[in-house]
Amino acid sequence: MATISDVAAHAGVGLGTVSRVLNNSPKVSVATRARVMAAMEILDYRPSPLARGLSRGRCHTVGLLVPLFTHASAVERLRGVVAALHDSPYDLVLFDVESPRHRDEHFAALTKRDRADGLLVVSLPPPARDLAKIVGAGVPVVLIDARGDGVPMVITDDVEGGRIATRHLLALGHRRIGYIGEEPDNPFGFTATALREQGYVEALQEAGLTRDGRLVRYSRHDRQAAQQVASKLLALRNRPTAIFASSDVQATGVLAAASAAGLEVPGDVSVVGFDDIEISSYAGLTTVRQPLFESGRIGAEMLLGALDGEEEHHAGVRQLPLDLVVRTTTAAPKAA
Amino acid sequence: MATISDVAAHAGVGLGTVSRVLNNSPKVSVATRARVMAAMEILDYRPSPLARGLSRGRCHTVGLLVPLFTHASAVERLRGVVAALHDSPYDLVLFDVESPRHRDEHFAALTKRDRADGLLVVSLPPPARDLAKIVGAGVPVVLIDARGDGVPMVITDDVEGGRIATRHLLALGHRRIGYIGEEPDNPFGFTATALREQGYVEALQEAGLTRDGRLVRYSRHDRQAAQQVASKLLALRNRPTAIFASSDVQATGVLAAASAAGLEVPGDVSVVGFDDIEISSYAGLTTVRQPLFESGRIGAEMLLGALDGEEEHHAGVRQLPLDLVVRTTTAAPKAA
DNA sequence: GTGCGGTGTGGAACCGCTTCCACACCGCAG
DNA sequence: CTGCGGTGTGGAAGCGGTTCCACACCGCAC
Repeated sequence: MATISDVAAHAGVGLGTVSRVLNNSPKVSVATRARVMAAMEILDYRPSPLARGLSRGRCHTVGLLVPLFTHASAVERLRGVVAALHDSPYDLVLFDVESPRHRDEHFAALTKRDRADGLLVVSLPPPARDLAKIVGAGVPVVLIDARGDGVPMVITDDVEGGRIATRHLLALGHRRIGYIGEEPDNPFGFTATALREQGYVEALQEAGLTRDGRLVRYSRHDRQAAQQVASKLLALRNRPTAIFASSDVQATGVLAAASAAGLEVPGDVSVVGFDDIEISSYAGLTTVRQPLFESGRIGAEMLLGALDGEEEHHAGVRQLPLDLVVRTTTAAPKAA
Repeated sequence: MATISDVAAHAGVGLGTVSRVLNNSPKVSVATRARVMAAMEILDYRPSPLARGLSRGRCHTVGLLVPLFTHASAVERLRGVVAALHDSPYDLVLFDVESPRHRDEHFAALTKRDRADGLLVVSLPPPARDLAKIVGAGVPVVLIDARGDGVPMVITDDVEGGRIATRHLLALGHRRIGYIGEEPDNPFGFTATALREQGYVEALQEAGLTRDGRLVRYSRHDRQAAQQVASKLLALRNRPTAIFASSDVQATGVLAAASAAGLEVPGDVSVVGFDDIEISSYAGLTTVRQPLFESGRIGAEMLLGALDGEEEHHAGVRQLPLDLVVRTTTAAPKAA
């Protein structure tokens, strides 16, 4: 493989000049530049990103930290990130986080611009100390669907989302409304599910109702687990007439449970989800839509801005809207 | 940030020794090793991957080339890759390919071990010249769902898959079987869809039938496009009693078209897909299952093996099985 | 003719690591 | 006591770029 000095020799110039051509420095005469470019062409020269990175102290790479890459919502966000990075000179390195230990390792390793020039963190609240260290090291960070002190983030109002879903059911006339979410305590410190539950409770209270512990259940974030839990809910003597699931994946579990129990949706039970992943439109699921793809795209753009403008990069917070998408899984309860 | 010579100074040893400790060289006395490790600990030292990469000529990174990252099947393969790379020391860099020009740029840039030590290519038949160049440069390549000369690959028998789907419909008694695939000519040179069509035709011939051009339609690989095309097929005076779609995404479009036309599935029309993506089990779609996740995992493992064993790495071909998964979208045709 | 600022250019130093060669020091055989 | 192989160790050279300083050369004003 040709190196910069091969090119220099071939063009009959010094290496500094070749480097200047590479970096579009204005202080190279037209004639020289042409000679150098010709030499590059002939030798099929490509600069080494590694060497360039080492000497410049940046590696034209953006790191993406995603927990539980198996979630459909994470994938949709990833797509947005990929789209935004597409025309940028940055490569995307994927760090999958499966456990808190994993997360800590990655955060520790990313405190230098050596592995990534900037960091995108999805859904993962970074431990404050790690975050401070990374920011202190001058590595720009943008959080997507997570909160942290003093860093830009792309978020939604999960409490409001919970309210939106629940108010919709209330407006249809439901009074016994179940909730299925994820365990509020979790090793990563995810908060979305707890906040959505809070919104659910608040909306109930607005309507003069109180949270009924028997109607609130937790399950892992997958269809099977949600189905199991939902089955129990639907088997209650006085079963809810509607269920709000804190994610679409879980909502599909509720649909499966209803179907298994011989219940009609929305005739016997209404179901609302959260996210609006691809599967939801297919299933006709009423849901609270959050702009997943957009969140990734916008987060990546914010990071690029920070990487570019450098200094003028301050902690902006971008809140994305939530919308109720009414499809065919919600209706007024049957007259009892 | 601490460098190797900071550590050396702190431990009172030479840099060579620190490097030897880093690389687990046996020729370091126990006492010295302990002193060095202590110094690293105190200084919170982390070696620079960039510098290490530059000096060793490898960058502990695996590149993944994925076209049209929007496809569900590509994502599922990506998951397999991520899983396999998880315990390896390699980082994953994602290269999204949106156009042939893009593809060529990436291939050209990847001919050095400078950007990636090894390459995973998904569904993208590499131009022979580029491939030869990369292999010639000593960069191991594994193709997933694509074929190329002299490189290891993970593939399935798409022709057989087409036969499986079609035979299933024939066995149920269907005689007028439509096919919806993607345009056989495409800028990337994808072959899967054409091969599946070939299997479809072969199976028809086995049954003494011939391909009827009016029953064969092409659409883009998305639900809406497939739905449009399927609608036309279903509007034929003598419409097919079954449709084989060359991907599940398109099959869901067929289901939508049937529903829009007021036709029952499988009563009025049977539908078979291909892939078995997540949505398919949800939709109850009968389909030809290919192990997507596994293909990614196995491909990545093959690459790791090649990266590891280096020399003994020769072109193995791993063919993954296809299975018919019968769900609820296929049945015998109504007696006319 | 001399002095001066500006413009291109060459190349050394450096980024942080690996690798290899040189060498000090050891015990042991002759 | 000398010579010799083996074991740890130090540090220079090199990986392929960037950056900065020095400098040659130019035209121009004086």
